[in-house]
Amino acid sequence: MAIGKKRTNNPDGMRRRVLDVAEDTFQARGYHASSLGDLMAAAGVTGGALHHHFPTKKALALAVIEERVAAAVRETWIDPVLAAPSAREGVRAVFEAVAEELEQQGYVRGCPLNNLAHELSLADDEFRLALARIFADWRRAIADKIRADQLGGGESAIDPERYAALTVAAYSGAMSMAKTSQDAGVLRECLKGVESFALSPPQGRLKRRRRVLPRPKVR
Amino acid sequence: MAIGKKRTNNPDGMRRRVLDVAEDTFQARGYHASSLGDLMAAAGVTGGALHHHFPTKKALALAVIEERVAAAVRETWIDPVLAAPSAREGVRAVFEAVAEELEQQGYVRGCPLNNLAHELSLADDEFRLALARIFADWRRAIADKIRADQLGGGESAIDPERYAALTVAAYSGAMSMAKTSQDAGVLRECLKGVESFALSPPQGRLKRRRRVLPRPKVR
DNA sequence: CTCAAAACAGGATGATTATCCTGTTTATAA
DNA sequence: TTATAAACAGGATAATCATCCTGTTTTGAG
Repeated sequence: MAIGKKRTNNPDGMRRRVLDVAEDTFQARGYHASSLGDLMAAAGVTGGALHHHFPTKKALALAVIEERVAAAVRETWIDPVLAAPSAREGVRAVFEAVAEELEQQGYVRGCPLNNLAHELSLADDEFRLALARIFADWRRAIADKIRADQLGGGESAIDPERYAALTVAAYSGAMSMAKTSQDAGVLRECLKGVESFALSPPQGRLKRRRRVLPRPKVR
Repeated sequence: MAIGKKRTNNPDGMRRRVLDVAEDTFQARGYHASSLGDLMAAAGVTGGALHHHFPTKKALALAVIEERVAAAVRETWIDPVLAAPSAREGVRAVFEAVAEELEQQGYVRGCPLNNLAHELSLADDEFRLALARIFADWRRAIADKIRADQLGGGESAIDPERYAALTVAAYSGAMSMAKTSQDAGVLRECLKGVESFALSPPQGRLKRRRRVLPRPKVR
């Protein structure tokens, strides 16, 4: 350390700075491709400080998952959907907001939850369970919102769990493709698909009705 | 080498054995977590032989992507869907076949394409483009099949590209959740969602109808 | 048969990396 | 003030890893 320099302990701030950098780097390069040396340099943190707050790389990643990834899903998905007038409108708003944000920033880094889920789910059961919990909370929030809409009379009798599962899956898969093609357009495409599901009448009626409809002429 | 032992050159077989092991290990542990030493031991191949066929680890992964992952998507998705009586029936058959296979083997390793796409898309543009091509072929096959169904009069006027995008996204996302929860049930749930999309009326009519609906009362 | 290239063997190497360890400084409770 | 633990510094270390290199064996063309 430079002579004459004073030091001020700031454990919370230092922990936060490390998590900031780790969240960002794990998202951009993945867990295994991010070295602690890189993180230390980017965060301006020494090895001693890093090791003090996070004794192992796994502990750091676990903190990123439980504190940052979970919060990201909450902030971009759960809270907006719960605050929306309806589940359908909330889902549409999130899809469109994310698509627009990605198009403005010009590149797609993917969904932080899915990125880490793919890399770490099979590597370690603690990772897997922490990630699975976030998926479950995400789906439960959407299903709960659908149920609330149905109680209010504003939603058809679709299966809430099914709608939630399809929505999360469609978003996750669309982000996967968007990341691979570096094009957020597929998000909008998949949103339209999910919306048509949300608006379709319940399964039993649908099947019966379809029999009666005349075959559409195409081309 | 042991004295008196003869050696038989078998370049194709050795290349295939390396690719077999690499495909399997990359799928189970990912690219960065798989060391060439592990691969060499598992394949029973020396460093010299490995380096002769694949000068770098990246070259090996590229071969896995272009030869094995592309073939896996073709065999489990493209060919069955194209061979099915209709796109919808083909999609349903694939979802159910995969779900059943996963339930029988008792664990979920995820979709090889999505696994590598998440880990490698941002790492290297060559990786990314090779993976994007596979996604594109996958979607195109489904869209083409829908168009064929429509020409035959057996499919409603849904947008083929939209149906393909939603199907691939729903499958990819469902596999992501199945892998994280180690439970293939979500695949069946998402299949039902996609099926109801396939049966819903075309988008234009839908949108117009929506305007007329009264706003749902929430809380 | 000859010989050049392909196929393979196996160790060397340098770079990277996560973890640990020994100190030093700062804060806090008594 | 003093003692004790927390907070931080910074280098050591041992293991790992991808690549490279030198040498040997096999193969096939001419």
